Amino acid sequence: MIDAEETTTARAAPAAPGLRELKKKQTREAMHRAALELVVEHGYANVTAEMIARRAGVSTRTFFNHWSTKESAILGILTGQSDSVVTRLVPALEELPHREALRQVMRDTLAAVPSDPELRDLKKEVMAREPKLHSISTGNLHTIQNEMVDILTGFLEGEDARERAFVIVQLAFALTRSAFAVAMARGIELTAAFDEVVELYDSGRADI
Amino acid sequence: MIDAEETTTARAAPAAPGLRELKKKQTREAMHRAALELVVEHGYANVTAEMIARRAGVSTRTFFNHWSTKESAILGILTGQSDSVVTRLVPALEELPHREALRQVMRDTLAAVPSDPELRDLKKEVMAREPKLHSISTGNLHTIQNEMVDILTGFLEGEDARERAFVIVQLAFALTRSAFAVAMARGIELTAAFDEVVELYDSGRADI
DNA sequence: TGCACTATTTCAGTGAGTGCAGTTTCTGTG
DNA sequence: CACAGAAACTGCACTCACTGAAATAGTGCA
Repeated sequence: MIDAEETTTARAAPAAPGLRELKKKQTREAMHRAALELVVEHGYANVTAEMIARRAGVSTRTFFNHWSTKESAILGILTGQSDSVVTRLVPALEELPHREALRQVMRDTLAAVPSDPELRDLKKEVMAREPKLHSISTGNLHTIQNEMVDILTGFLEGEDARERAFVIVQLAFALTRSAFAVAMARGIELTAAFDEVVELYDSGRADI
Repeated sequence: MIDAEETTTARAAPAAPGLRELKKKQTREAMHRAALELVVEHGYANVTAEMIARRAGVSTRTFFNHWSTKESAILGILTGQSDSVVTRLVPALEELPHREALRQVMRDTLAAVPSDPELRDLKKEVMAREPKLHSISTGNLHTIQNEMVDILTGFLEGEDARERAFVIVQLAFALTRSAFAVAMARGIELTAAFDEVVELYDSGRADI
């Protein structure tokens, strides 16, 4: 909610990022990088939010204005970024089978997560050092998941629509989480990782 | 680790539960019930661990000796209970295809979670009141998930064994999480909910 | 230059979860 | 029944993630 995409008075093409935007972006990158570095240096458990903030040159409060969680700063998942998932889901469901709609929305969302090539090696190190980060915690995704279930339920038929929706969303997030882990571990793009995971899933080689 | 199953000097048939065991069980039930009641009364966010402990008549410290998380007390997931998942996985994988092995182990684990019929209505109320609890957070499951991935990787072949294992485990947990939510929302047994979810999954009606 | 808007900061606070040291409560044994 | 050893329970002090409110600084624009 905090970090909703600015409209910069125009709807598309944000031609002039503006000094403000630029600074914000820099600050974020600084925090993200600091988080990664510190985890490599000291290990996840020994890194505090304050340490990250300090290294990035901001106050602790500012840190939490950008990232809703210590973990999210490491993963680079911005607060509010996920709003778009929900917004995009309705139109997608209107013109595609739910299977494709969900996949597309999740993929697009991953595409929107900025991924600095410079940080890839750092991320690999993080993943090598911290198995705890392999599976991203559900954390603040609760809200989105529930909203997605609500929306999807409306598009499904039958008595058990809600349950089906719930399971589907859970599975979708399982794939997304996997994509995150794979992307970080291998240093590849999130979307590429997502495609790979989906391919594994579809081929039945990751069957359950 | 704390709450590993006691052997009571004999291997099978725990004939004499003993006073100690009994009290422990009672205390746990009291905490679990208190947690549920308080959430219904005040909402998840407004319930503190201290409140639960106080109502159950134990110290806060004792509360955290039994439950690793406030959330786990509400859900009734005991600390250390999950060790058995890992223990059971190896033998299961040795005699079954991994698909069946994983399903069986997850199901058995759910079967081991005590579910008091008295609490079912309470749980329904909790689920109705708290959408946040619909999807159980990954929380302290990190460790188990990673161990499961390690084990499963050993049983798979090919270059991408680890990735496949990772996706499979993620999916397995997605189903398990769903089962939890369904069980609480509908007031049915965890295993029944699990079977139902798996049925949805297998039938392709919860496809993704 | 001055005004509106927003990011940042400072401050004070809540509450989860942990380690430790000490005490109580049970259980098996002689 | 007494007693030693093991669990479980407790109190305490502490760390740290995260939040709300109010003050402040920095930008973009007229």
